[in-house]
Amino acid sequence: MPELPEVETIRCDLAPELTGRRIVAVRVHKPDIVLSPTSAQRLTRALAGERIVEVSRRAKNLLFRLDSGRLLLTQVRMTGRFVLGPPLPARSELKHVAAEFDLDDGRTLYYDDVRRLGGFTLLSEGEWSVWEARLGPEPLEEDFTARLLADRLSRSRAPIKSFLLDQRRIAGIGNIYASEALHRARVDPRRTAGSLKPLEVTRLHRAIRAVLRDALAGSGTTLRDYRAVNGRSGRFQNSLRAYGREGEPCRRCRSRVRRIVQAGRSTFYCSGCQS
DNA sequence: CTTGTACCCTGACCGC
DNA sequence: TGCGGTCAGGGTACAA
Repeated sequence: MPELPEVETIRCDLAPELTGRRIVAVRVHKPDIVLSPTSAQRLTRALAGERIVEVSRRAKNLLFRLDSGRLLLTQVRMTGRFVLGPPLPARSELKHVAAEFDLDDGRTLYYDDVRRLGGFTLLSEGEWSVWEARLGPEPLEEDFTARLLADRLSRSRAPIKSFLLDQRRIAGIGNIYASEALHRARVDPRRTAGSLKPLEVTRLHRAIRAVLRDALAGSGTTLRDYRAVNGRSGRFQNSLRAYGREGEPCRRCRSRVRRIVQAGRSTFYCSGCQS
């Protein structure tokens, strides 16, 4: 999905529009976006009449807190997007509507998802606690310190790139910002997490926070599918220094940016200054 | 326990 | 124009 900055951008767009609104009716067009144990029928029935009291985010999860105390959890993963209408959204934004939520102000929230890898589930407070317990710290929160990162790194023999993608260790980083953070920190993505020296850990800690903050300030990165609410693109794609730049010169040292595959996913890094 | 792989799904793109 | 292969920002179940 969209990673932390993109999901946070979606949250910022939706929160002022949805907070306090009551869901009048729900239509699920693609039942496979409703994650078990919730079913499309159960979701439809349970949400009708609920008021949204808060729109929040944890890692890459978008959370709608309902006045019954339950939470509607959403993951947009690779291609999910939200559109709020009327006016009736352009057809290009609604090619694969998986669900619609009618609101008490006459508007409708559309969830569109080409690949349908994203989805919804309904959780009780307790179920959410169990879910959240599996997630690592939020990298932009104050409690994510260099010391905390150092401690977690020291326990892992995984490549640092894979470590950054593991949501149980740090929550919210995905494939783009993992490469970007390592480039900023000048750390080779093939290094073992536990092998980073104190100075490198400090650089990586700063780099993670800086790249996520900058991306958030740019409303995220739009490479192909990601859109904020109502079709807005992000702007951070113009600031990428490693991701997607295979064969191009590094902006820092002019060496070629390389692409390798780690755990089945592309990693981009500079063969010159990341070592 | 940890780490890596296959899979879910569709569409865009490339080379033939 | 069509066809097959590859790839895509994620997460999970399962294997080693």
